[in-house]
Amino acid sequence: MSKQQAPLLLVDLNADAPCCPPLAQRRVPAETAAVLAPAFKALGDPVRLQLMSMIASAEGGEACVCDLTPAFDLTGPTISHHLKTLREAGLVDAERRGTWVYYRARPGILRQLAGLLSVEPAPSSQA
Amino acid sequence: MSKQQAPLLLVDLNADAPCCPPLAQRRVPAETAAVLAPAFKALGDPVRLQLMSMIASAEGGEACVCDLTPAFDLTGPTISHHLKTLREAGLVDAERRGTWVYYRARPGILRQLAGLLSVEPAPSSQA
DNA sequence: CAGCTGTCTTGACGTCTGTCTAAGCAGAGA
DNA sequence: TCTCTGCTTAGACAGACGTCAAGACAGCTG
Repeated sequence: MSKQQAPLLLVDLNADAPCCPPLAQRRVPAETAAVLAPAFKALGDPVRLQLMSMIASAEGGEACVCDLTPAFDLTGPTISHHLKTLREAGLVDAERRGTWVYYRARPGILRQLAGLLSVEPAPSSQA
Repeated sequence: MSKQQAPLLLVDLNADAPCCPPLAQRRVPAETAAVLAPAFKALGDPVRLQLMSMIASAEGGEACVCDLTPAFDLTGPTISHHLKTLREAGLVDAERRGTWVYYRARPGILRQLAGLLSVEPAPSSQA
């Protein structure tokens, strides 16, 4: 597969800045929904949600597949398939280093998703 | 019983308070993932993401099916099916009032999902 | 009561998803 | 070079999902 072309209509998944007002504040346009829904979909599986968490909370911000696989009662290819889904959703990045492959979370899109779901539009309260 | 040491095994989707530390802060347990993943899955469809936004951002906090349906190129039953999915995921509530049915967002679970995805929890470590 | 309107349920159908086994590719080490 | 380990890809299959058409149900209006 060649490198995917940026299919981003309104949302730049690579940006670190929040892109959209909260769900509850303004109606999400169809284009934005089409771009962000796959990310939610990718998190819509318990295995992938745990994988995402294990990667994002790992020491040094990255996790080796060799550490992820034994945490589940699933075969290696199945874990690899889920990681590919997370990768294609833009939620993680993969890098091969020697024999092992390391995955790293992309905080930008996580922030965007969280911002979209946030109910408190302007947390002006004291921190 | 206030929350003490075993908070994360079961998640109360009806609670208004945040339930879980962010994804990136602590590894999500399998039980929590099993409970929250369906909510993300429900948001993983562009139509449902827009429906959710239309309901949550509607005047008075509720939206009539008669207003939701014509916004899409889909048949009534299909919209109804998506609304049922959102309802079963705990994201919205439905209420029949006379001829029409009104849907209302549940901010509690939205807050929980947003909290789970939040990347900047509180940089000031407390312990 | 009869008729009409609005919404939900049922049943069906094609597609997508999650999982596996088997095979292929990339590095490290002897 | 050959071999071993780690990860991904390919192919297959059961089950779930998204969609629609048809019918059922609830409530309003004569």
